[in-house]
Amino acid sequence: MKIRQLHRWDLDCRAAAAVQRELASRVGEGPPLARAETVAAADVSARPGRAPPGRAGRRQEWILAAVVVLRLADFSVLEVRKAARRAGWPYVPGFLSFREAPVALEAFRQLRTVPDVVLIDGHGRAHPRRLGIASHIGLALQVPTIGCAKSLLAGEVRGRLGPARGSRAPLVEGSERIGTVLRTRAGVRPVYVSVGHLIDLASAERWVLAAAPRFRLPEPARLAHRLVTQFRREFS
DNA sequence: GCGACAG
DNA sequence: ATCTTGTCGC
Repeated sequence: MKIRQLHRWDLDCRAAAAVQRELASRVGEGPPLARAETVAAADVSARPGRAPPGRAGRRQEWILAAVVVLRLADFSVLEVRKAARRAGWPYVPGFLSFREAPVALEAFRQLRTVPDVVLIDGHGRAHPRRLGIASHIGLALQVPTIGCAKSLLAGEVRGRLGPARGSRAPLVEGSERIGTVLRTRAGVRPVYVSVGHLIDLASAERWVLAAAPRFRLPEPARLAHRLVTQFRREFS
């Protein structure tokens, strides 16, 4: 699929934050996503890499990505793509996309199937500057994109979350609604859902729940995670 | 200054 | 996230 070149990626934190604020103003909530046949999910993993001879201290870290497209009706696999790149950024909270998005987008670029909706492991709007990796990737893909994170980065949960699968509570920052805390499975920690791009929050919640019928994390995300882990172990 | 901090 | 064995529990 086609990838929009939004900007250069080799920026310092200050410039990156400016880019995030600018891009956040371009994120669209979009209309309710009533129908979706296919979902894509991406996962990224890092491989430390061996120290090069004669150069103490400097090693080449690799960032690996796997993207999978599934049919929502039966979770059958339609396509799998992988990519690897040298790390350009360390992990810095609030700047995850500058580390992981370039590799993920390279894997998305290889897709021949354009998914109806994309699931990203991380936040979208629920970000200090309202541009988490899900929004960043969504802007580059121009496809409805959902952020589904395993822990909180910004904001706070308003009220209490019920114990049943499907229970939800607002994720807010001040008076601003930035996401939803969603329990996808009873007796298990919830996930944090937020708008990535071109989708509304209610639809995002709906599709995350639909994609996670049995386990805490959506099936596409689980599969992408296994694939990238296997890829990393094979990678030299 | 202190605490928090996606993956 | 990653380094890592077994173990408790459904």
